[in-house]
Amino acid sequence: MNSSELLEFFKALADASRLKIIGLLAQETFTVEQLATVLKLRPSTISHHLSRLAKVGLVSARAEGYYNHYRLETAVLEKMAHRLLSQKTLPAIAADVDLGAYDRKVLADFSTLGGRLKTIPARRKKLMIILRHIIKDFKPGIRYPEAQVNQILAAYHEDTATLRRELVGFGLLQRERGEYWLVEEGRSTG
Amino acid sequence: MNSSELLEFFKALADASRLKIIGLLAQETFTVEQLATVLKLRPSTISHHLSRLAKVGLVSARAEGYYNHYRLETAVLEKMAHRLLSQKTLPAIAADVDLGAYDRKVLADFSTLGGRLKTIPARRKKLMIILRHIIKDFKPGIRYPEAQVNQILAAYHEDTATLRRELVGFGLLQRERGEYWLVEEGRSTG
DNA sequence: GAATTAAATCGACAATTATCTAATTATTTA
DNA sequence: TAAATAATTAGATAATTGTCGATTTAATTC
Repeated sequence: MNSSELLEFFKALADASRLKIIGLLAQETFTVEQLATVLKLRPSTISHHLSRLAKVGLVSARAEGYYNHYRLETAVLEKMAHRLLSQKTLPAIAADVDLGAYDRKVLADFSTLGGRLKTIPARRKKLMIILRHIIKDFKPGIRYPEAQVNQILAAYHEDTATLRRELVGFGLLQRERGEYWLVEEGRSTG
Repeated sequence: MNSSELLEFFKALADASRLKIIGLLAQETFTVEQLATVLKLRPSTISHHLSRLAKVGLVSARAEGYYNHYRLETAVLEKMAHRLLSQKTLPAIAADVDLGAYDRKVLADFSTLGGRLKTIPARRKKLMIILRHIIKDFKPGIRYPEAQVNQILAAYHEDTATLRRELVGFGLLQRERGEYWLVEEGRSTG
């Protein structure tokens, strides 16, 4: 299931005339001329709508002389409804979306060209993004004395005390007896 | 379920940007700003899309400070998918459509102002409509001699023999020993 | 209290598309 | 074979709407 197929499917149903056509074809087959008369539209307009519906497989035609009897493909409609109910379909729509773009934007907004912080974000959500970036400078399994922590943080902002405190507060860094170390991923210290 | 509600629902989903929003919200909540960054659109555009989605109940917002955290209302989506699977939903869409319009048009096309037939339709589908109109002149339970049948049919067309034969052929009139009578509705003579 | 920020609203513009008329194709009737 | 009919296609127009920039509102930070 391509996400653009899904879009075309919804676009096919997102028109009052086409919805009425679907409703009529749900009851019996119709020719273009019949639909045109009943819906008070020109045959060419009906043809246009039917071709859009046919493109996504919702209707099909059976030729009989120069008549085209159109019928609703209920199986296609049902399959689509089931797809909507599936837990996998929706997230897949946004699979190609670059989720990291927001983090990069926040990082860029608060950073100078040299990679230092212009200010420390006030909003916790953005602060978290910044801190998760800074924490990459710390290696797992190593115990850092406070002086060394400050040295690392000074590369980002002069207010190393605030950065240090927030890193601990957000649960990214752990502290004991004046030493700091990286909290292992997936674990929380409570 | 109003049919215009159904239309609005499909229209809400019939846009690439809104589908992506739905896909993202299926994974976690997002703020307007986040969505704008990730989808590379202006916040005002995102606001517009979210309000359309909210109008049909597909998303809802939880205010937190001046942030609005939007979330997907999966229950609404599921309910709609189930509606689509229901046998009653689709025919109901076309409930207000005047199905008799086609019959009236065919009748009008082949009739003079005086109610006589200009020609006898060659197409069986249209002939059937004409015959079903003419048959109303026959009362149930009465046996008509051929002369009287011809007299009734002569009001429509001079070629009474053809009309008579087609009425029998289409199973509307029954014949035996030179007498004709109305075939009871719902019964077939094979 | 002043400045900042997220979100919503408004007005304008551009792109899409539903609908029509006219022309074309394919099939049937006379 | 010629005339008629159902359907499709092509071209044109009008309406809808997705997107943007600018403004406004509401909440937060300094």
